[in-house]
Amino acid sequence: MADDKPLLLVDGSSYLFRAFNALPDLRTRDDFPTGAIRGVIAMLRKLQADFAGSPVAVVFDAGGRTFRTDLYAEYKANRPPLADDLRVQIQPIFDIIEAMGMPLLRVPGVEADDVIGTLATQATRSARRVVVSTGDKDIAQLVSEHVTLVNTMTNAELDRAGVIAKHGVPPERIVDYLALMGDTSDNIPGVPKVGPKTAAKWLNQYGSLEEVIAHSHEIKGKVGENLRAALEQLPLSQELTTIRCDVPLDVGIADLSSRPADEPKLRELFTRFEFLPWLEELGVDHADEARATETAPHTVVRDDATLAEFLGKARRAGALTLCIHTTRARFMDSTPVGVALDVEGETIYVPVGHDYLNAPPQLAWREFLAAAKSVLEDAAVAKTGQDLKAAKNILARYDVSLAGIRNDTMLESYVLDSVGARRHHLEDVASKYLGVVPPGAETIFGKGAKRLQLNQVVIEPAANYAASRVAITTKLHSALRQRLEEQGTAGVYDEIELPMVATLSRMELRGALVDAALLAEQSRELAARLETLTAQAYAAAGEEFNLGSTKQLQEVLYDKLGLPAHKKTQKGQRSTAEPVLQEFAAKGHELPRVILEYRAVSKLKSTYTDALPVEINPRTNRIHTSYNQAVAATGRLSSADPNLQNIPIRTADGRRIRQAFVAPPGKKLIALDYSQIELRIMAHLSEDAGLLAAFARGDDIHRATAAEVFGCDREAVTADQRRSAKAINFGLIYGMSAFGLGAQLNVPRRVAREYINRYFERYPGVRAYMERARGQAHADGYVETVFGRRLYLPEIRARHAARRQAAERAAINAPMQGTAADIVKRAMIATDGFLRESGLRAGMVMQVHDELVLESAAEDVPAVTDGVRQRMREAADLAVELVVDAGVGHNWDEAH
DNA sequence: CGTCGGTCGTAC
DNA sequence: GACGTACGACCGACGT
Repeated sequence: MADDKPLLLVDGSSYLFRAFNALPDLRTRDDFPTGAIRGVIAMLRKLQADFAGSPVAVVFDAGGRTFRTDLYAEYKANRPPLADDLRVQIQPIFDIIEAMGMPLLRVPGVEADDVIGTLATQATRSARRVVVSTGDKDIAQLVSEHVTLVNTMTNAELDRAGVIAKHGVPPERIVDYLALMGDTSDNIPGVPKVGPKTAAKWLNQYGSLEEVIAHSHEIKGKVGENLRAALEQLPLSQELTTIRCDVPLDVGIADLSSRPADEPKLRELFTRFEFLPWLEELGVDHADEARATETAPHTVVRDDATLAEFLGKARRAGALTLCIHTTRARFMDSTPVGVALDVEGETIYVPVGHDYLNAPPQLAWREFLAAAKSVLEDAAVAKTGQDLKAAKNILARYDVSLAGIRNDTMLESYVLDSVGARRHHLEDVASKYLGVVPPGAETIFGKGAKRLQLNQVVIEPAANYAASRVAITTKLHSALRQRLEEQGTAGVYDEIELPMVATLSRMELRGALVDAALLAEQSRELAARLETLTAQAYAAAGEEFNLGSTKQLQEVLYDKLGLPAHKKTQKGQRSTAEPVLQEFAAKGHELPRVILEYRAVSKLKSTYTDALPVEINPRTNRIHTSYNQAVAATGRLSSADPNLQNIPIRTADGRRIRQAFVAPPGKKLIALDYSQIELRIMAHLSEDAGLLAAFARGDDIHRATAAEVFGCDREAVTADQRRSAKAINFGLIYGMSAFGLGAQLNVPRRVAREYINRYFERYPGVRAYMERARGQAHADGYVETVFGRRLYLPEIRARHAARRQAAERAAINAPMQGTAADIVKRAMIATDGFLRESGLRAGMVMQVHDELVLESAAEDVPAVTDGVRQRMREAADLAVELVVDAGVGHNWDEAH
């Protein structure tokens, strides 16, 4: 055993509780809870990697009575009994740790801390370094020259100086410190009103608990009285919090080396608990591979005749499952490599583009299309597949119009549960609903920089891979369709998601025309401005640094210039975010002002004016974004490669980017957007009389809200009041708190609370709706849109308060955002149908959540505008009118 | 040299 | 901890 490696001692019990409370309530298909198992094992895997080669012990409480309960019957007596969901996860954790080969210790009569203390003391005697991994602050008392702590969840490491920095007292005073504070979770009495600050102050003032007790008469006020009243029980508290370092153990440090992992056992356990990524890491079992091959016998087709015969079967069956494999994900610059087809359980793979050295002859892609075009375009042959939009897109590029699009397993999974499955890739969905893991891409492509493209993979394994997946897709569809019908959400799939496939495909293929020269000119201007700003920033800072580095900026702002770091980021870093810099700038500081402008300009350049031209397809001069239909939890679309849903609009500089989205000669862009769609949906869902009336009158809704909240006439509302009302309205949609609104409006929380109270007084139906949404989420575990789309909120019953509250906010927001998404999708489907039937020379080019952008022949603009507006308005029949604003222009900015 | 988490910023 | 849903650029740590 290498003595230079530290001994790693893991406080399993502390991680068990933290994992259970803090992590999402994950479950297997058969509803077995696995969140705590995954949390603890993930932590151990990380430690195993971080401390490879170190001797290690994973220590858990053994349960039952301990010397502490003997000493003090009330010790931990206020703990609720272990939740069933946690209890059942404990043995599996032990099993997995065993299978990982890590030494596991549970010693009756003492707690995990005492075992760790004893082992740490033994190691220290032999001058070995010790790292204790724990989430529990009590163990800080063990820290010494040789012993450090590491919190694996936050990655924070504590040595002696760290303990002093964190708790304000050195390790040898931690026991005194804990005794003074007490511990409600362990039911250890402390001194009332004494928390970490006071305890540390006293200990630093008097030196130790004994001295604090001796000087207790000197301490004034209520806390002094409390201290004197608690004097008698302090020694007991001290004893309870002291970790024993002399527990008799039947193992020594020499016994603590890891054994090799028991891989078959691990595979079994990871399969049982559905830990797919870890399972994949173990590599695909040969038995599994054989099974996959067995269940998907297939033929590699290389000739027209065999292909024609197979396609005849598809035509007779009226059904075909297909998967087209291409070189790249982006349909506009990818080429087909092979096609997997499945008809009633018979599977073929048609290689068309394997081009490795000495690849055998294959059908050409054109030959495949010539043979398959009529079946692919036959609406009477129902098509099944995983992401059929991708198939339709690639086929459309070769003048084949995929028809009969019926069953898309990606979308079926998305409608069933948009969030429960993290992604809706075939691997995830098949494993979730069939318990089958199709061969993953990694198994044949490898991973990392050296991974292959499918065209570089030898045909036989590629065929096996593709055939297994297409066969699984067929089976998967049956399972998913049945579940959709059981769940009652088949309508959302049939009437919204499925027709969207063709509509979106046409929109993506059409693309948006972009003026590259205009963007290039803007890039040049922005570059010049950045140069000036950089010089100004260096001058203001008194040194040169990377303005794009938050880390370096932190050092300059807070260490060098000494600005007060009030706001911290999620990970405890001193924030340099926009509101923080804004505040510094308002106080007259030069550097923050320059950085703000630098950030704004560099954002425009790097994210838009530099990036967008690269995305322009040279053949079409257009940008062909990809709308992802199975990403957003609420039912919205998202746009990527590039994202066209976050093109700037707020600032004049930003709007110049919109000016580069243009109509070709003889055409115009029409932008139509729903006015206040989410607030209208809120009015519909809440049936609040005041809100409904305001919309019925056609009021400016923010002005109307301001009049109600500030108690004045609508005509008397000031610009500032309207701005506040707007923030309130948006905040409500997002489930905002008084804290959040206060921060947004820069008013005290108490004032924000007052605004919210008055809002709810004036619009009581809204409050009632929000209560209903929360109630439904708690009762059913999901909420619904007006059209029946479901959104599951597994964390609505989380014990972790912040997570639960986040789920409650989502419960309020999702029906509004989701209904808006449904309405826009319905409008798009209707618009697409209308334009195709009318013969008008127009088509949609972009969707930005509540806005549709169309390209139209100039002379058709009035008819298109009227027709599309009508489809948009009729997309839902709510208790309020839907209002659609429209604009026309040569470019997107003008059309607003 | 690639990957990934953290931070920030854009949209609705 | 505190405002919902996305995508993506950049930095810097880390692993190959």
